[in-house]
Amino acid sequence: MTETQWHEELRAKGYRVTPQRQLVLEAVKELEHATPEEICAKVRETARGVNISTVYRTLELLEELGMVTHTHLGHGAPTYHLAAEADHVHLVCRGCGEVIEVRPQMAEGLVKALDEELGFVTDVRHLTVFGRCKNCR
Amino acid sequence: MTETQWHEELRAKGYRVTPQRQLVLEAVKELEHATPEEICAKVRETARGVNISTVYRTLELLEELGMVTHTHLGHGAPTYHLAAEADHVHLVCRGCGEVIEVRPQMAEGLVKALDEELGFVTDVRHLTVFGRCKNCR
DNA sequence: ATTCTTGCAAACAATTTGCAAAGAC
DNA sequence: GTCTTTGCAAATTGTTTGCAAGAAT
Repeated sequence: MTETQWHEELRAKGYRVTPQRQLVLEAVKELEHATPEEICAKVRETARGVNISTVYRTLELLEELGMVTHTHLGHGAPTYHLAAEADHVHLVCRGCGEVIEVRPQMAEGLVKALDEELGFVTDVRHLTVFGRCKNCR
Repeated sequence: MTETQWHEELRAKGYRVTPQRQLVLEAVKELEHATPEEICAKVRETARGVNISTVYRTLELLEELGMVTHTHLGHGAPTYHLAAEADHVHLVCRGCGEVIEVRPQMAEGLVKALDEELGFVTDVRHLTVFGRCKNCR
């Protein structure tokens, strides 16, 4: 999606294009897997301050527009990333905390089995697998 | 694990057997997938009050002893259940919120692939799959 | 000019911590 | 009697909300 495209999508839905919204989207783009707090910090370091509640409201909006998604990578705050780059399954290592991204096809069997046996449609892009990585097993 | 077995395990590690600890474990046993808050409420309805911070501390202890585990079934508080009964994968429907338990073998392919390709050992019992159930798809 | 958006402070929810009193051993 | 555990209140962390001032259209 181009710069102009989403500006128009915003306007089309009666939303406005504001510096804050652009900055938050930029930060999500650059950081990958960032928490609201981290996004807020990032925006603050580059430009004029953006309030944390604006970050939350903006992320909610961007998610509604389908531009970003979030995942729960553990206990604390959720992490956000661009929807366009979200096509992967997350592995979280309980040992070192590392987050690994793997292609969604890894879960093909699971997805198929759940669909066939239960009619359950899996949202693979939101899947987080906990365990231990090669170095920590 | 029998009543006496875990009493001795507690003592062996220098911990004490208290009514609160027994009550919390009882509640986890009965409730299944309960949040700390729900466990606290359950204990309060049957017996003398137990403070919420004691519930947190006890759950931490029981988890350390390997008697209970927790899962994140969504945004809010985590849910706890007996480790002995935790041998299943959780499905959470985004439509109706229902939580379905399925046998861990459903994820066999994923687990095997992650192990063989990355040396990643999956904790299947902590796996939660988000999506839409038969009725909400 | 109108209507949406922001910042701020306060409310809220989930969890943790310090410490004195109570309880287990 | 000693050392752990509890209760309580206060501190922390993550998130939401009300509302007046400010900005986009």
